[in-house]
Amino acid sequence: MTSTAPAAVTPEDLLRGAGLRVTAPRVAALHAVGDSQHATADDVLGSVRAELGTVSVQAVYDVLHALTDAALLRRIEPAGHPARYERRTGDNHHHIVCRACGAIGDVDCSVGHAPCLTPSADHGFVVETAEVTYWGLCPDCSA
Amino acid sequence: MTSTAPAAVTPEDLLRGAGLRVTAPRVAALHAVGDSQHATADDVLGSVRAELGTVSVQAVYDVLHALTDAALLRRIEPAGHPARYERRTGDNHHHIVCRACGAIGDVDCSVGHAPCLTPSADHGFVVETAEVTYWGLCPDCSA
DNA sequence: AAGACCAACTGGAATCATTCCAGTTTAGGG
DNA sequence: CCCTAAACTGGAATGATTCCAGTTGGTCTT
Repeated sequence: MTSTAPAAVTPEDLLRGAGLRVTAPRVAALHAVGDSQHATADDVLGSVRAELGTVSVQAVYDVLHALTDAALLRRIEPAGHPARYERRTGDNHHHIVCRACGAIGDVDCSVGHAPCLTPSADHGFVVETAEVTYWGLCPDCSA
Repeated sequence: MTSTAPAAVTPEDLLRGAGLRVTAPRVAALHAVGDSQHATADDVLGSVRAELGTVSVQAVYDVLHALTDAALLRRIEPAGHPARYERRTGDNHHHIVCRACGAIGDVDCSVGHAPCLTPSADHGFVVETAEVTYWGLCPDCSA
């Protein structure tokens, strides 16, 4: 045990790696989204304020946009619910949403690859991504 | 040619068949959604007013909800865009949305059945439906 | 054909998530 | 250490949709 134990990648490292300035609201937002999976902008606002004191609504939206653009966060927008953010990016996984309470769970692609990414008829559209959303009831709500 | 030529199913028939009252706004809304595929509530409001004169915003939303609940219409809610309505219901087809202009096209399920309907891990959720949305550029916007 | 009842419609105000704006602060390269 | 673009503040505005209380009008009953 000399100089092993590579420290976990910190929010600061992530920001710098993405060429973004390291600011308190951004670090706090990354913490917030990491802690509560699938947090809404409002959740993040709450967590960030709890950590830092006064932070404007706009700052949180700006931060979430910047981090989403930099691919440090992924935005999920289930129909009828406010947007949610998660730190699992890059792998194309999907989501299951509870019709009753809006709870969200991660779901790995059931087929694993191409099939659900290639529409049968594309009407001349250039297809970039495919997004799958499962709807149902979460364990709590189905009881 | 005696009594053949079964008249096309009219909006009035559809409404009665679903146990709904036949009213002018409802009939006009069914026409509107039939004419322009994937119409927004605002599009429908425009068409209905053009046909009937004064109709309240609320009436259109009420009508669209009633028709959606009765499965005479299907609601599509692409992230970042207002809801759209279509008359193709029952078959589980999907949609492709243009990132630039929001145009929507219909896409039949590429695999045809179960694969994309069965998540690999469901976290104890009771899965009811799977929804696939393709994102890309429409022919106009990719030019 | 007339009455009655409840679903449907009117119009206006409210909500919610998100964005726009103009001015101030601050991270971090020179 | 200073400067400038990038970030943040706070307040007003937006757009889609819903809530509310009161009125109208299909349709079922007689």
